Amino acid sequence: MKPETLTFFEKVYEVARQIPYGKVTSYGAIAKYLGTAKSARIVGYAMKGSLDKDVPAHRVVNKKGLLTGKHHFEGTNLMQQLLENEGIEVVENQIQNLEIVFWDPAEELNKDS
DNA sequence: TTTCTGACTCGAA
DNA sequence: CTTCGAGCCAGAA
Repeated sequence: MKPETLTFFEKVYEVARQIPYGKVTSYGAIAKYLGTAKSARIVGYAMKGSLDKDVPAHRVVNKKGLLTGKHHFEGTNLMQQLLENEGIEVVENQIQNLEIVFWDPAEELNKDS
Protein backbone atom coordinates (compact mmCIF):
# COMPACT_ATOMS: atom_id res chain seq x y z
CA MET A 1 0.00 0.00 0.00
CA LYS A 2 1.08 3.56 -0.46
CA PRO A 3 3.08 5.11 2.36
CA GLU A 4 1.33 8.33 1.58
CA THR A 5 -1.87 6.81 2.78
CA LEU A 6 -0.26 6.09 6.11
CA THR A 7 -0.40 9.00 8.46
CA PHE A 8 2.35 9.72 10.93
CA PHE A 9 0.12 8.32 13.62
CA GLU A 10 -0.37 5.00 11.88
CA LYS A 11 3.35 4.60 11.40
CA VAL A 12 3.92 5.29 15.06
CA TYR A 13 1.35 2.69 15.98
CA GLU A 14 3.00 0.05 13.84
CA VAL A 15 6.38 0.66 15.42
CA ALA A 16 5.12 0.94 18.99
CA ARG A 17 3.08 -2.22 18.53
CA GLN A 18 6.28 -4.14 17.86
CA ILE A 19 8.07 -3.16 21.03
CA PRO A 20 9.18 -6.44 22.62
CA TYR A 21 8.14 -7.46 26.13
CA GLY A 22 10.29 -6.02 28.87
CA LYS A 23 11.70 -3.37 26.58
CA VAL A 24 11.07 0.33 26.14
CA THR A 25 11.84 2.99 23.57
CA SER A 26 11.66 6.74 23.27
CA TYR A 27 9.51 9.09 21.26
CA GLY A 28 12.59 10.42 19.55
CA ALA A 29 13.75 6.93 18.62
CA ILE A 30 10.45 6.19 16.93
CA ALA A 31 10.40 9.57 15.24
CA LYS A 32 13.92 9.08 14.00
CA TYR A 33 13.06 5.63 12.70
CA LEU A 34 10.20 7.16 10.77
CA GLY A 35 12.60 9.66 9.29
CA THR A 36 11.31 12.66 11.20
CA ALA A 37 13.60 12.85 14.21
CA LYS A 38 12.36 16.29 15.16
CA SER A 39 8.74 15.30 15.34
CA ALA A 40 9.12 13.41 18.60
CA ARG A 41 6.34 15.43 20.18
CA ILE A 42 3.96 14.24 17.50
CA VAL A 43 4.85 10.68 18.46
CA GLY A 44 3.81 11.45 22.00
CA TYR A 45 0.62 13.01 20.75
CA ALA A 46 0.01 9.90 18.71
CA MET A 47 0.57 7.68 21.72
CA LYS A 48 -2.29 9.40 23.44
CA GLY A 49 -4.58 8.12 20.71
CA SER A 50 -2.84 4.76 20.88
CA LEU A 51 -4.33 4.24 24.32
CA ASP A 52 -7.48 3.11 22.55
CA LYS A 53 -5.51 0.77 20.33
CA ASP A 54 -3.40 -2.35 20.76
CA VAL A 55 -0.32 -0.28 21.41
CA PRO A 56 1.82 -0.69 24.54
CA ALA A 57 2.05 3.02 25.16
CA HIS A 58 3.52 2.40 28.59
CA ARG A 59 6.65 1.10 26.90
CA VAL A 60 7.25 4.46 25.30
CA VAL A 61 9.01 7.04 27.39
CA ASN A 62 11.06 10.13 26.76
CA LYS A 63 14.74 10.13 25.90
CA LYS A 64 15.81 10.16 29.53
CA GLY A 65 13.58 7.26 30.44
CA LEU A 66 11.17 9.49 32.30
CA LEU A 67 7.51 8.48 32.36
CA THR A 68 6.35 11.82 31.03
CA GLY A 69 3.09 10.34 29.83
CA LYS A 70 2.08 8.66 33.05
CA HIS A 71 -0.48 11.38 33.73
CA HIS A 72 -2.44 10.17 30.77
CA PHE A 73 -2.99 6.77 32.34
CA GLU A 74 -5.71 6.06 34.82
CA GLY A 75 -3.82 6.14 38.07
CA THR A 76 -0.72 8.04 38.96
CA ASN A 77 1.34 4.89 39.00
CA LEU A 78 -0.41 2.64 36.52
CA MET A 79 2.22 3.18 33.87
CA GLN A 80 4.94 2.37 36.35
CA GLN A 81 3.06 -0.72 37.47
CA LEU A 82 2.83 -1.98 33.91
CA LEU A 83 6.54 -1.46 33.34
CA GLU A 84 7.52 -3.11 36.59
CA ASN A 85 5.24 -5.97 35.66
CA GLU A 86 7.53 -6.52 32.69
CA GLY A 87 10.61 -6.56 34.85
CA ILE A 88 11.54 -2.93 34.26
CA GLU A 89 12.77 -0.97 37.25
CA VAL A 90 11.08 2.37 37.68
CA VAL A 91 12.04 4.87 40.35
CA GLU A 92 10.82 8.45 40.64
CA ASN A 93 9.07 8.18 37.27
CA GLN A 94 12.37 7.24 35.71
CA ILE A 95 13.34 3.92 34.18
CA GLN A 96 16.40 2.31 35.73
CA ASN A 97 18.95 0.46 33.60
CA LEU A 98 17.54 2.32 30.61
CA GLU A 99 20.50 1.31 28.48
CA ILE A 100 19.64 -2.32 29.12
CA VAL A 101 15.89 -2.26 28.55
CA PHE A 102 16.04 0.32 25.79
CA TRP A 103 14.86 -0.95 22.41
CA ASP A 104 15.85 0.97 19.32
CA PRO A 105 13.51 0.34 16.37
CA ALA A 106 16.13 1.65 13.98
CA GLU A 107 18.41 -1.24 14.92
CA GLU A 108 16.04 -4.01 15.88
CA LEU A 109 13.29 -3.46 13.37
CA ASN A 110 13.29 -3.87 9.61
CA LYS A 111 11.32 -1.51 7.43
CA ASP A 112 10.59 -4.43 5.12
CA SER A 113 8.58 -5.97 7.93
C1' DT B 1 -8.30 29.39 5.98
C1' DT B 2 -5.54 30.53 10.45
C1' DT B 3 -4.33 29.66 15.27
C1' DC B 4 -3.24 26.92 19.25
C1' DT B 5 -1.88 23.01 21.77
C1' DG B 6 0.68 18.80 22.71
C1' DA B 7 3.16 11.81 26.40
C1' DC B 8 9.58 15.56 22.78
C1' DT B 9 14.39 16.88 21.94
C1' DC B 10 18.40 19.75 21.41
C1' DG B 11 21.13 23.55 21.85
C1' DA B 12 22.14 28.04 23.74
C1' DA B 13 22.24 31.58 27.41
C1' DC C 1 21.43 24.49 38.12
C1' DT C 2 17.19 26.80 35.23
C1' DT C 3 14.82 28.86 31.30
C1' DC C 4 13.79 29.70 26.32
C1' DG C 5 13.34 29.12 21.40
C1' DA C 6 12.96 26.41 17.34
C1' DG C 7 11.43 22.39 14.69
C1' DC C 8 8.17 18.79 13.63
C1' DC C 9 2.92 16.84 12.47
C1' DA C 10 -2.01 16.20 13.45
C1' DG C 11 -6.44 17.58 15.08
C1' DA C 12 -9.77 20.71 17.14
C1' DA C 13 -12.01 25.45 17.24
